[in-house]
Amino acid sequence: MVQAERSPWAAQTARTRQALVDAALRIFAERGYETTTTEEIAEAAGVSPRTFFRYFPTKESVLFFGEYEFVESFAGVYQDQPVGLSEVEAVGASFVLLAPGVARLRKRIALYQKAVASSAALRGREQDNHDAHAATVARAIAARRGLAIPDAGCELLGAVAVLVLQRAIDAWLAGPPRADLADTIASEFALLGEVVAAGTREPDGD
Amino acid sequence: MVQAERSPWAAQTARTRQALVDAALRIFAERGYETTTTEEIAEAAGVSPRTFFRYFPTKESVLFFGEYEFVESFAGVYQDQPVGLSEVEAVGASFVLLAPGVARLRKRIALYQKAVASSAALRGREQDNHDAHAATVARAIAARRGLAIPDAGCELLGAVAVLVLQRAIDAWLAGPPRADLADTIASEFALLGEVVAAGTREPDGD
DNA sequence: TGTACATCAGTGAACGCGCGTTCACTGATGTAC
DNA sequence: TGTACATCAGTGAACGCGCGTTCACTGATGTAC
Repeated sequence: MVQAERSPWAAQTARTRQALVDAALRIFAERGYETTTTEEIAEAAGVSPRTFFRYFPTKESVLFFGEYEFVESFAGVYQDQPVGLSEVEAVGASFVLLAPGVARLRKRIALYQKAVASSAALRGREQDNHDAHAATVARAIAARRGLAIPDAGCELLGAVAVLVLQRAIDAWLAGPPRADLADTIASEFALLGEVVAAGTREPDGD
Repeated sequence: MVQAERSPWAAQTARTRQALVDAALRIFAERGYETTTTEEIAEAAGVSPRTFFRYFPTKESVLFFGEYEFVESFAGVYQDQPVGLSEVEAVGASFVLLAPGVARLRKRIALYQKAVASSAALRGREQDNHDAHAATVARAIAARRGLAIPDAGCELLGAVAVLVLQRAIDAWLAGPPRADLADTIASEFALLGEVVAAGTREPDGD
């Protein structure tokens, strides 16, 4: 897991691991996760079937390797939002600021989502990730409020925000390649305000 | 699938099928889905291992058998909501009205949720159910608006509403056995209004 | 500069396990007459 | 009332498949001296 370029063999292991990850992501997205065997991945990566399990303990683990610092950096961005913004506005604005970092990985994320979509087991794992992200957002909201631990409102908003973000990413991936993720996120959050707030204030039918 | 009491053997097959479903639900909830074999279920139901696959094509299918007419009846209830209510209020009110039907199944739903929670594959399937429910809600909202097909706003609200409902059910299951599901749903929807509408101002610019 | 040794990536073969299938059967319960 | 036959639930045995493990090995690359 570590051996960061320290060992003379580090370069070779990194190359092999990357070859396995790349092959897996590509083939999973192409032909589906369940219908792809670890043997096919190994072959595509140019190693023996046995070697796959030398690098990854399970078939799944090859897919959840690396990336995704998005929500990890969320807390810092969120704390810097202007006090004038409501919580939901501040969350949306934070996501918008973090969008470029995600947008750079468009191709890879597209493959990842396609792979995940092909398997119920992976969709379950992905849901776990979303739950973890929701918890991160909830903690940040609680901190900005001055709470030690998130209350029910923080958690609900965290869950809703991550849902909206995921819908925005899906829409962005489904759209033209040069579409702007930040715009998509902003409009999805605006839509949330419309459909949920429409009752608490009087709709002026715009 | 049907053979509703028509054949002389119907009673026996219904009994065996029910025994398998009951045993599976109980053991999955107790010991976890992945760590329970179809052979153990068959044994607990008093039949041979082979017989399990006579009734269910896969291990999963024994769990997703029957129940869940909740969101199916949603459309009718939703159309009857007073016009004065906003869409999100009307959805919440509809869920509240449907709550008693769910509350009657508390024990069974508790087992089901516990079983689902024990496996990523099942969580993925359950997510599919939620997506289907969200689509149902979205269609009902579109119909009330006079739209032929749901637009983005209907779909977002459908997804958010089902998320809120699921959170309410989880909270209800985690609480005391005699807690009122309708109350839990109502307060969760009220909370949604608070956290999303808080600080919502009229659009001054873009 | 060469020789002995150490370390590590990669491999082969065999196996355990549980889901799900296939084939052929048993025996109980029904129906025809 | 009894006999022949039909239907169907349940079963046993064997197998295919793919994930993941275990054991023992090869060969390349590095280090000690």
